[in-house]
Amino acid sequence: MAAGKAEKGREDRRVSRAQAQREFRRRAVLDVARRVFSEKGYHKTSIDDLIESAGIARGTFYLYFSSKRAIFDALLDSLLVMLQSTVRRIETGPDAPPPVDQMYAAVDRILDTLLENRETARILLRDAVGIDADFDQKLHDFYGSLLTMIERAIRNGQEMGLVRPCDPTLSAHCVLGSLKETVDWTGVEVTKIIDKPGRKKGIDRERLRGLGRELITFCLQGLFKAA
Amino acid sequence: MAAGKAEKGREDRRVSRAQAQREFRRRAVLDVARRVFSEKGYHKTSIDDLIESAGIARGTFYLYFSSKRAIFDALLDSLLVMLQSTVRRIETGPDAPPPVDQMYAAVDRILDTLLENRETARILLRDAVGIDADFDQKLHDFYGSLLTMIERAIRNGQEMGLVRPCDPTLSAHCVLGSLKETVDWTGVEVTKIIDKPGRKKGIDRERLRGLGRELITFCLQGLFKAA
Amino acid sequence: MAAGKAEKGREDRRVSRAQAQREFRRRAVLDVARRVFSEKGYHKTSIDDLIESAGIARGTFYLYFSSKRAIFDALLDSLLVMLQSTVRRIETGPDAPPPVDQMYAAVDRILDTLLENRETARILLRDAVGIDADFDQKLHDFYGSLLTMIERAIRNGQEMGLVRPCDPTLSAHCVLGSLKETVDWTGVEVTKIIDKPGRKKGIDRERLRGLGRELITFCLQGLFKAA
Amino acid sequence: MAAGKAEKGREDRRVSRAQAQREFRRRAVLDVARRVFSEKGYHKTSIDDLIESAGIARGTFYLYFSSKRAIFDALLDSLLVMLQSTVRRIETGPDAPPPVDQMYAAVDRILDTLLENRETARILLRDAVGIDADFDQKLHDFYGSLLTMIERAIRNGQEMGLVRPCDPTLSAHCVLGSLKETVDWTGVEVTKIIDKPGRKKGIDRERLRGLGRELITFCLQGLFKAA
DNA sequence: CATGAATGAGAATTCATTCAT
DNA sequence: GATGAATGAATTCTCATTCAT
Repeated sequence: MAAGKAEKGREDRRVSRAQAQREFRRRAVLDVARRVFSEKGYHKTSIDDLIESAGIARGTFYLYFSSKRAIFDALLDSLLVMLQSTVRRIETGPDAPPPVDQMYAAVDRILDTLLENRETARILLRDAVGIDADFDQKLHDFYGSLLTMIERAIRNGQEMGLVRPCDPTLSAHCVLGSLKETVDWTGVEVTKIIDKPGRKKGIDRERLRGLGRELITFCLQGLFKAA
Repeated sequence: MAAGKAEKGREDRRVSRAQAQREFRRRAVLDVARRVFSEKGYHKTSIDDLIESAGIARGTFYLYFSSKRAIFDALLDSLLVMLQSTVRRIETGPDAPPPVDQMYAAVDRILDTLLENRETARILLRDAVGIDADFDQKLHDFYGSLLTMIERAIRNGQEMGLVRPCDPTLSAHCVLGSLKETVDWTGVEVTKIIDKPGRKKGIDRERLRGLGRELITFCLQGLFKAA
Repeated sequence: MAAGKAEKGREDRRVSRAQAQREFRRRAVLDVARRVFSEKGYHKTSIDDLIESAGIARGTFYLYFSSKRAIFDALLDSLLVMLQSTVRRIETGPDAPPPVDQMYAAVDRILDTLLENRETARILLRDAVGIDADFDQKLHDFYGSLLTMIERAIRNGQEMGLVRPCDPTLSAHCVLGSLKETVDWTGVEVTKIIDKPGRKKGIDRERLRGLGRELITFCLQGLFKAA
Repeated sequence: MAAGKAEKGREDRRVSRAQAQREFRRRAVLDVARRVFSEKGYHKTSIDDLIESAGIARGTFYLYFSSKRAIFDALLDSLLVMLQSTVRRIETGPDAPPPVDQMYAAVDRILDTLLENRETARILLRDAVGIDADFDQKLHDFYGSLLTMIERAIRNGQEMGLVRPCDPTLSAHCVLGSLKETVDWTGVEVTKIIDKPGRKKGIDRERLRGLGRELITFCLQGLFKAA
């Protein structure tokens, strides 16, 4: 009541430390959930699995997440948001960098993001469909926006005479499919290679850059007019 | 016990008619399950949904299939077998038709098969992962054999100087990804267009052929050396 | 398919026997639930208690009732309906029997009904409030209709010069309260007396009639003008 | 340890201030609990509801009350004690005031007490049954003592020739029932009327006196010999 | 063969209470 | 004293599978 500045400050610090603590715990649970979900899949993962792996009590879980669905959501949302922002950064202005360079950069960024979030990406690709109607819609929207973006780029390219005549929608799907499959593959297979003890979860960016180049080349040479 | 030939024959006929009857029922249930699974997804489909749609009793279901998992298996196995055989028919012999022609033909056949089994294909693409370890292995093997095949074709093409230098594994994944995404898209989006009353589930082969050409072109022009 | 009349008939019989069986089981569960609820109260009764007492499996319970709330509902609804119809039978027509006689008869019927359903009545009086908003509303409506009826009777009596000047609403509450308390008392205390082995759940109608007379006399002599 | 008189005194003062503080807090929580319980009912009220409304921490609650059950107990106990003392004050001595006058006064006091504790009374009437065996016993005892008292009064009245021949036990239940129902009704319905902003929780004693008179008249004219 | 009532292991979620800070 | 994060027993409900008729 009669608290002076000092008291207020101390209280604030206490509160913010508690908040930090809370965020820390929440993240710890999220990290565990990410691992477990990516290993067992959403449906075969029970709350029991989660709390056992996290070493917390049943009730504690619900202190941080309102439901199994909610933690799954939290997991994927963060990735989707990251990807959206990654993708959005493609500029279409007049004095923007050459589109091709931007594509390379964009794919690099996307692959970086996905590879840095390999487990979540795997969950996204393998488990996210069929959770429930809301989530399906969210995914549909996400992929839809991606496809729209790619398709628009293709149409632009066609207008600029850079891209050969083709069905832009189908081609966009091919690009997306190539990307998805590459990610799934790298996320699973590459992981086996690069996640070795000693390597400390570091990602082989060298190799990744190479794969990115290849992926883009695969797509572009199908879209570009033959020289 | 004391059955004469005639009796035996009659019994055989009875047995075989019973067998045919059994097969007929089984198929009917499979057909229903295919539809329901493709509409609701594996996890959201209950045995109740299945038997209600099929108009059979709970116990009857288990006369034909040993479990929910088993009918799902049966559904996808038939498609996988079909696809395997479709794909296998690519000849690599000395006096086989030109490889490019074969590719076109193969993709045509694959797309035909997949589109004729749109519902199952959709299940395969959306629900098949995460059922259980055995199934995951089966899928892994299936896609693995597909990838191996594509990769081998790419390597062959490289040796023959038809395919530009590239990472054959990654490229194979791109091809597979393009194929998957195209099928998923056509399975969902195109279905809305072509499954109209009056059209009676006929498939628009014309359009399909076009999409197949586009898909192949997308892939090939990424693989071929620029002319 | 090619079933003749006989077959049809047999099937019908089978179906109706199954239905009867089902109804029989359902009733058995209801009977058990009535007993358990009346002994332990709604909140302290778990589904576990119910199924253990009924000697059925957890799933079986949900075959007959969709929820704990639902079986409680079923229990009380039947009583409420019974009471409503019992009460409704009071005629107010021109050449109906004298109102006083009808009152006696009505109270007799109500007490009979309640005493024959002692356990349910006890549940109604002790547990029904606070289950949920819907149920509270249902109870409120039920008692409301009862009160309205009593109040109307009082007003009529006043107009006919039979009932002394008084606040009809408060008086109606007193009548209802007297009735409730009597039922609660008889339901609990009397039960101890009359439910003895050997007596076979028979109800001491003699005593009951006496209590009914007393109750009515209590109320009426408070409402009648002093002679 | 080595505390002198002065120190002791100061400490005492400190202690007693702390005690007062404690009592103050405790009362504040009780007040909140009374309101919440009366609004939502015992079972639908969670500790969360209580501490949130009281603006205290979870642990703090348990510093003042050992359990949810305990605070409920405390709430009702105070009312029960109040009522007991209110009722007890009926004198049966030789030169006591005329019994009828005492009844009027007693009912007035009871109604005053109950109406002044409308919320608690409502809890008593609606939620108190079915909490647990101990509490049921306590209630049973309370109402039992009330009934005994009423019954004794009736018997006295009969001996004095004031009360008509009747079953004293049943009649006592009717009196109690009338009282309960009146209180429940006034607690709910009247509250809507008299708890208006501006009136500041004042109770319409005028109207209340009227209801008391009516209630007594209802009961007495049923008990008195017809004039 | 066909049936569908019965089963019970499991799943998610709640909430009164405790205890380290 | 005060706090609120942590706890875990208890509870309701689901649903794939079995089995007597």
